[in-house]
Amino acid sequence: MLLQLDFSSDVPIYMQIRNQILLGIAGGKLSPGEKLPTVRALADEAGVNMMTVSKAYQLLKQEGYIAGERRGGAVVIGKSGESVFSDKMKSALKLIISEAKLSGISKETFIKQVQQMYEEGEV
Amino acid sequence: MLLQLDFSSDVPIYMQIRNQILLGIAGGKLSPGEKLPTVRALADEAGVNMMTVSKAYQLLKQEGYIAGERRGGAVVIGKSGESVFSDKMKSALKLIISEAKLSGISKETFIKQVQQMYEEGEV
DNA sequence: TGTTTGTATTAATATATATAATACAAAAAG
DNA sequence: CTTTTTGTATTATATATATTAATACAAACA
Repeated sequence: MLLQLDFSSDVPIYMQIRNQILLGIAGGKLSPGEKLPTVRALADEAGVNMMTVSKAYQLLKQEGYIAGERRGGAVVIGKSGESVFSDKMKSALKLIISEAKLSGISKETFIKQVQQMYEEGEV
Repeated sequence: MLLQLDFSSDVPIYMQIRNQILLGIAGGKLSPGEKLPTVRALADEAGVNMMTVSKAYQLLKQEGYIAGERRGGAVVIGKSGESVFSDKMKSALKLIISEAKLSGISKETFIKQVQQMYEEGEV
């Protein structure tokens, strides 16, 4: 699990870790059942505090993307949801679409990009 | 311009204002050439500080969505970009798509949602 | 002239983020 | 059983951001 952290970003480090693990799962780089590093190991590797990684793991557990084990890191779960758009997802998507529209990106171009990204990283 | 602010949200107020104006423009509720309220008027209406609205306006100006006038609020601009996906847009889109995939939302369902949102609010 | 406007500054406060040090119960390893 | 590892919690500290408040000021308008 290689993390690329940007310490000058406005996105908190724990959120960057959470996002990259989520992307790793969705992209197939992290498979269901696979064990994640311990918080201490990942913290050392990334050069951040133990609690920062712990916070990311707790968030991922709360969201259902990984399962906590009392020992030995955490385990990746496959699909978690019920095939439903959450309000959070809808509002985030709506915002991106609005920005795209105002950037002059056509519906067709936008959908092509979505298709490509969705298919990317399939096993 | 009716603003719906959530003061308990983790999204800063100035960003909520920025987002809602952006959504208003993309959705056709705010037309190019239309004048936005003065920072003081909008601040009073929303119950926030003058500088918070000013910060939102400055951000929107910097992004090219509105144009500043030395007096009398600001003016809505139409399309601003060059029909190109920014890196920021791409990473945000990729994150949403990943979340959708892990929620069990199919590519077809996702694209239908995108289409609907893109067409929504057309004049 | 007098008022309105966007912006700037300063100060104060609150919250969030991250680190550091320490602690502790649970689980694994020996 | 003893030791070590692990995830989590606590406390303290430092830093950054967000928001409000009060004030100021030049530019534009009436």
